[in-house]
Amino acid sequence: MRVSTRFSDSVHILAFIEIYKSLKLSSELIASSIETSPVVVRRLMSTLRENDLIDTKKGSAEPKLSRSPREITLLDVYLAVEGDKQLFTLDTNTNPECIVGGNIQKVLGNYYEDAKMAALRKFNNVTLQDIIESIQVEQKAKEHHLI
Amino acid sequence: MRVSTRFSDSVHILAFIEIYKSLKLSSELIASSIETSPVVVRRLMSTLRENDLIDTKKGSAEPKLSRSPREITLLDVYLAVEGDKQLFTLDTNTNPECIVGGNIQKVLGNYYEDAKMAALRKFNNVTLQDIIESIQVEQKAKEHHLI
DNA sequence: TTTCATGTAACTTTTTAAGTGACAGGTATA
DNA sequence: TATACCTGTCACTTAAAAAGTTACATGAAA
Repeated sequence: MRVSTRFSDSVHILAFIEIYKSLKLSSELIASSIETSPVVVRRLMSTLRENDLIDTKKGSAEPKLSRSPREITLLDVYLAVEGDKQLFTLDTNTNPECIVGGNIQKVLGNYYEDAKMAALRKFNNVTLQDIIESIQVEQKAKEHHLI
Repeated sequence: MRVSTRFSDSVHILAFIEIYKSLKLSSELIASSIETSPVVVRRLMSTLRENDLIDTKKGSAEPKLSRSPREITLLDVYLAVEGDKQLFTLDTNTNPECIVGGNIQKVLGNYYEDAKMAALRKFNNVTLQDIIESIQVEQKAKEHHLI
């Protein structure tokens, strides 16, 4: 299938909302930064709203973060848009009559879960504030090189 | 897209080869355990062979592990079949003229890399031997419950 | 009251991997 | 040594998930 960029794009939306909170934040403007369509942005924002990460008002282009960027982690965003989707994919159709086919799902699934948890713990230690500050540092570094 | 089960299926193949090494290991037999087609198995086995995890002989149904199952880790298998594919997907098409769009790929990419490394370190600590023993334990537990 | 936005539904396109059919060439054994 | 079987690989089809698109009812605001 096509690869999902929902996680990346959602972080993008949240950072954009915070950094440009003084502007009129229409889905069209946000979409122009992500280079996607306004509908895709609105769909992602619906998910973010359902997960209490942003507040929006129908008909009005003024989305706001539901809480401080210091209190939103990458894990919050990941769970909002990817839910409990498995990160490493098990083949769930193996032959139960075979010793390997009949047991590998449970066995591998446990190791997959360990690995996924290790990754998600990393995300739990990164806040939206970290992302925003890193973006700003990168931007300044970029501008510095131009001089 | 369709979700990739190559990693799972490759571990399955390796465990199967080791557990049933006394049998004639045709791609058809292995495929019956994975419940897929022999061509899919042969394709995966080609990749495993290219990455020095198994030895095969054209025309002859006797694949062998290239080294002891204690010396093959889940990471070896993952890297063989997934290569350096990103685990969390960046949106690589964002607006470079925007502060967010122009810097988020690098910033998020770094955090994604940290999370991926944390997961892959877990896989580096699990051997094919661990998988095989876990499968056998699960099987015995299953049989025990039947009595 | 007109203009602009959101929220959402329905549909199409894109992408990636699995599945399928075919076949040249190697293996092995009756 | 003929025959049956198997691998390795190619080309093509199908399946599934998400992005992209079109459309529109409804709300906001000047």
